Amino acid sequence: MSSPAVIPRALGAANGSVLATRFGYSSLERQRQRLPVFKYRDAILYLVENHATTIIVGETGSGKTTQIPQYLKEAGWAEGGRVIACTQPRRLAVQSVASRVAEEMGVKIGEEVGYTIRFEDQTNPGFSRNYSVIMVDEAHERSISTDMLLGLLKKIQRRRPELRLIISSATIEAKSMSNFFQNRCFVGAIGPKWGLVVAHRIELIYEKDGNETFDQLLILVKEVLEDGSLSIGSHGSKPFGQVEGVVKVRPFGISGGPESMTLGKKVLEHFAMDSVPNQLPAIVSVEGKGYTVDIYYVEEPVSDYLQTTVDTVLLINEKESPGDILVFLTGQDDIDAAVKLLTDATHDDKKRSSGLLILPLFSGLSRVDQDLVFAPTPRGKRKVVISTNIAETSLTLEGVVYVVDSGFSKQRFYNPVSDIESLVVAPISKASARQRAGRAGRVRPGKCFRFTIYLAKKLDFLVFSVGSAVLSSLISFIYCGIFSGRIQGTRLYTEDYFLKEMAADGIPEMQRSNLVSCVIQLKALGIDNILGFDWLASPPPEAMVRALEVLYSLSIVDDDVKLTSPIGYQIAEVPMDPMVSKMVLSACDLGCSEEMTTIAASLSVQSIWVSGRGAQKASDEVKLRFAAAEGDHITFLNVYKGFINSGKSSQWCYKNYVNYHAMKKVVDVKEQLCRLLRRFGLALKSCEQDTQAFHFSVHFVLSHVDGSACAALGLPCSCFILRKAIIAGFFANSCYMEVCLQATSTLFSFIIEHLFATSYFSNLIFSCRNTATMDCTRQLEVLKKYTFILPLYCSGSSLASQIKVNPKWVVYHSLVSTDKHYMRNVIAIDPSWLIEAAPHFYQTRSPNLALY
DNA sequence: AGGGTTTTTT
Repeated sequence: MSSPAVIPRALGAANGSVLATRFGYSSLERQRQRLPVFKYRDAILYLVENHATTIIVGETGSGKTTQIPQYLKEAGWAEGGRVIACTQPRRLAVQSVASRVAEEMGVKIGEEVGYTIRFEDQTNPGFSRNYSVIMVDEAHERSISTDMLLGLLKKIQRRRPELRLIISSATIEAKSMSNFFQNRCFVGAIGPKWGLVVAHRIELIYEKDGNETFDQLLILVKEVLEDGSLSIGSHGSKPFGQVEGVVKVRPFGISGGPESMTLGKKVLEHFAMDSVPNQLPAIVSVEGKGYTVDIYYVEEPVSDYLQTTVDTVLLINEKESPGDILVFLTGQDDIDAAVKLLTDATHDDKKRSSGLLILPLFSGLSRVDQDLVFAPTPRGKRKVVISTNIAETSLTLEGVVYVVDSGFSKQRFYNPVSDIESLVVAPISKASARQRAGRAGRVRPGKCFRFTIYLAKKLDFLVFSVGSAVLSSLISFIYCGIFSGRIQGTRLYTEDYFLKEMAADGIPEMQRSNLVSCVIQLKALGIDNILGFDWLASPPPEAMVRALEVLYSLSIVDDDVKLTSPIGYQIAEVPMDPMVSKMVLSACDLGCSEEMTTIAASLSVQSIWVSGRGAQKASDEVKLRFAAAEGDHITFLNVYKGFINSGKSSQWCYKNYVNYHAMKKVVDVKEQLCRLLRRFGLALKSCEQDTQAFHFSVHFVLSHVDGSACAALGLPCSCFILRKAIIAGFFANSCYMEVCLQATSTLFSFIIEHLFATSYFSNLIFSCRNTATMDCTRQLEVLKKYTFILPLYCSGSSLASQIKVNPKWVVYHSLVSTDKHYMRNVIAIDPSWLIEAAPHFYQTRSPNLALY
């Protein structure tokens, strides 16, 4: 069972002529030859020919991404209907790499060179994915998808020895990457003394009596070759020792007796596998095209990093030759503050700040403002771009000569015990610092000014010795408690920190995230032993167990942890969070899929609103026109309807503080979802006519007034069916809104969280608003079977908190955890719906104060 | 009565 479908964004190149005859060919060809990677052409081809895996260590600008696929093609790897693939972590890169390669080859996109990204398959219609070489680019970024892909490819490689892998990675990781792909595959027959047989490519050790005959062993090997579901692991992965008592794996190198060696060799000969490539990965290093960047550190710790940033920018402007400045800070707050400080400085100190063009950059910025950043710097001006880590990899600015690096970024951490993801300001790794500095050397030699924060010793330990699951979950606690919000009053410092204390690499995303989607994807690929999957870096076992628990509670997996049919299999195919998918499928049952696909699509974009900063009041007022008393999900329906009625007008969006690009994506995602549902044979139905759905209110498009009026009656107004369908996916995110616990301190909330978390209470959430004090348990009628008290706050962006609806019970879509836990996208519910939707999760109980 | 989201992606 090979799984080409999981390989994202394939850049395929098929048969055909390589050379273009049109004018301009020779200059293109000369350009290609000037790229640093050209010198390594023959070496790379030789290594790929002879090694199963080749690791290319290359800095940016070496040309490896566009050139290597072409070299392979020229060497015949695309012949006989075979395909060379290159994967990229970002859509934009896929398109630009593909079009560059097509241009250089003189062909049209979609013919010999194609690409696939979501909503866009630019490959030949007859194209079959028979890969000869797969190049995984930017593997050092260690995104969840890359890590999964690498694990899967390793598995596939065992059964397809002719498949070649190329992994492009940054220096630091090359070694561990090489170890990972060192397929010490072996045939082994295990006797009472654990004697092993032979080397090479088939990894199989049977613990029988060790007296198998050649014929018996042949049968065993055949089974392994044919039965992909057999669990096989690498040495050191303990869980494998317990797999059904069939397959056991022991480290290679425990020597087998001479007879077993002979036996193994005979097996290999039988399968004629001697021409298989060397399993030891090859490593090539390719230099980049970047210019040198001198690094400067602060000598003494300083007290305010924003002020220091501003001072540094002014100093560069005063003393250094022309060239743009790129500043790395952590988030919009910091960036806004720094922009303001700098702007103030331009008024106060005209001399030092003359010619400065100060621009913020972060992903939430409107398209117009982002374009400003990419516009060429006017003559006599110096651009200062103050950015999040979006400028680290995702966007490239030309003309930057100076980089100012705060040494921090916001990073996601996940606590599998409380099931909460937090966004936390944390120190970056050396790899990131190097990447940031490199941004200064694209046009000419540059300079990088580094600031790094001083951490208390105790934290250093936790931060830098991550790896164990316990520590990584602890980190999210500690970070959240201490480094919340703006960093201020902290000390910045020195080279010593960079050299001695900064972590070499970041923590892979896999170890900092909720794994529900990842686990269901693996399940869908037939990988049942999730805990034993061969990861490049294993996620915390708690996170995997938690993911399985969530899938189980949603009836996506059954008692045997197998995907349920049809719902589990269907959900695995929906490209969304399983809780969202469950909600959509339930909507099909309940007859409101038309509306629910809109809601699901709206939830899948970052925000359908444009950030109203600067015009908060005005934008709030406008947004209220869409507000539904039932909650944010229903509000989305109103916005969507408005957008469609306007003819998908960007003007309409502008006037209503709605994000035009987000809405276009909503339309695309909705379309994709509907196609998928139709393929499942599920009907698209609207609940608009459903009388029960609109028991109290005639129409679901509620104006502000209607909503308030209903709320005044204490009635969540309508959309019962929709809300019940939402609950089918999100019942676990219920919350009782209570006025209690005066301004619960962050510290206090973490103590509570920690207390409950450590005693393995299931996640559960009860909430408060931070006003008057009151016994928060008194009114509880429904308790989750395991109760976990956690103060939650309604996000200010939630319209439910703006119109004066105060529902008792709500279900939220997600938590944003910064200094506090904020619920994003909330709907009002009736608690009895929870018991109805998830009797396995909730039970009715009389208030029991003794519990606390 | 009150306030936020680093970044990707199927």
